[in-house]
Amino acid sequence: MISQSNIEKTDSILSAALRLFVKYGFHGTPTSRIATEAGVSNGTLFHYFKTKDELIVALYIRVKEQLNAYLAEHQDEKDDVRVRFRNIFVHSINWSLKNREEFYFIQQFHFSPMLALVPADEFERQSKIHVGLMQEAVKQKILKPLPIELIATLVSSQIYGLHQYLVGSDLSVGKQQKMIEAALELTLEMILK
Amino acid sequence: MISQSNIEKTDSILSAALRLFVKYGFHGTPTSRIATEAGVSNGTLFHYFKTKDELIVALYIRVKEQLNAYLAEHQDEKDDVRVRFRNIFVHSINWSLKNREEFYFIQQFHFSPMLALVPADEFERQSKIHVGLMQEAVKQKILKPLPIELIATLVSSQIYGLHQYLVGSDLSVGKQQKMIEAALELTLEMILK
DNA sequence: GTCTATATCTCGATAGAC
DNA sequence: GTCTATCGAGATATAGAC
Repeated sequence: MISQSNIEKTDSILSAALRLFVKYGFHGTPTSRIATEAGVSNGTLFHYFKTKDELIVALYIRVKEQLNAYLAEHQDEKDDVRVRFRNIFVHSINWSLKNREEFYFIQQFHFSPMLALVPADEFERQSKIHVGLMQEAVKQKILKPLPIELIATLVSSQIYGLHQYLVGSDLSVGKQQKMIEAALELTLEMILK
Repeated sequence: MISQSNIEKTDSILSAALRLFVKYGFHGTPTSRIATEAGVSNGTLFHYFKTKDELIVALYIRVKEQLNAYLAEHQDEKDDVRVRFRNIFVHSINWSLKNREEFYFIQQFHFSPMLALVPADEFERQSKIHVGLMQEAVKQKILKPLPIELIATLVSSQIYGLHQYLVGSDLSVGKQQKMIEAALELTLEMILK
């Protein structure tokens, strides 16, 4: 039995799709090509995903779940808020560097009409880790007096920006860690009283 | 003579394309629809743009030129570097709010395979204003000791993040200006010694 | 569940009259 | 330069045998 299980099949379809979408865009990637590279037939692909759009959205949800699972692993609610903040920041960047295609795909998806196809409650589910931390920080009154949505958005942007810089410049692992620490300090100074 | 001149025609083609791309994506927008909404025939569209890709890239270059022209208007090299920095930041945000489709399109384009089709020297042309300011800031040694590429990227990210927040929340013009000022201060603190 | 074969459609791009 | 008409390619999605 070399043949794949069902889960493995949807997995290899989504993995192939991810690789191709990042390289050629949603448009430039025919479902037939996804099927071929996943090692299944065209008909099988449409057995697991009713439409191409459904496949794209499912991929987005899966990628976000992977990111959130990674962050949850490195998050302990018993830690000090500053430590928890640091962990989210640093591990978000680490994940983004270890999973560049996935991270690119998230942004590609965000700036596409596909975003409107995601069920509303999915976004809530995804942001639990961040919301929890923000609420705790508000409770402890350690944030500057600004809307928390603004603070959250600016922190996200810092992560995107830092990621972009690190991918563009080709630093050694050591220098990279120094830069991450430096950017983290800037970010903390920016949002903390 | 109600008929349009050539320039007006490429203009209305690009304007229609912008509106449609933002709404339906590059994929979801047929050239036929662009032509119809621009008030020209399909054949005419392909007279002015050899391919659809060429049209998309031309639109990107035009939009970036509009942004840069706007920033150049509000930039005076005789001003103090901090003032110039402030002007770029504030007017970038102002432009992004007055030209939301254009600003969205820039980001949509950046996260698409189309980015690779832009001639390399085009990016240099586009970044002259920012590079000039950064060089002056380096010369005057007012920046924190970090790679200037990192600083530039983080500042851009702040602008994207602030834009996203302002578009999402529905503030009065007055509150909006307060937020812009606040974010500018955070950004300055972040990068200046 | 998986495959092959194919229906159906739409799109980008061209040809050629005016 | 602009239009109408259309070609040919390639896309999504389905049908039906196994």
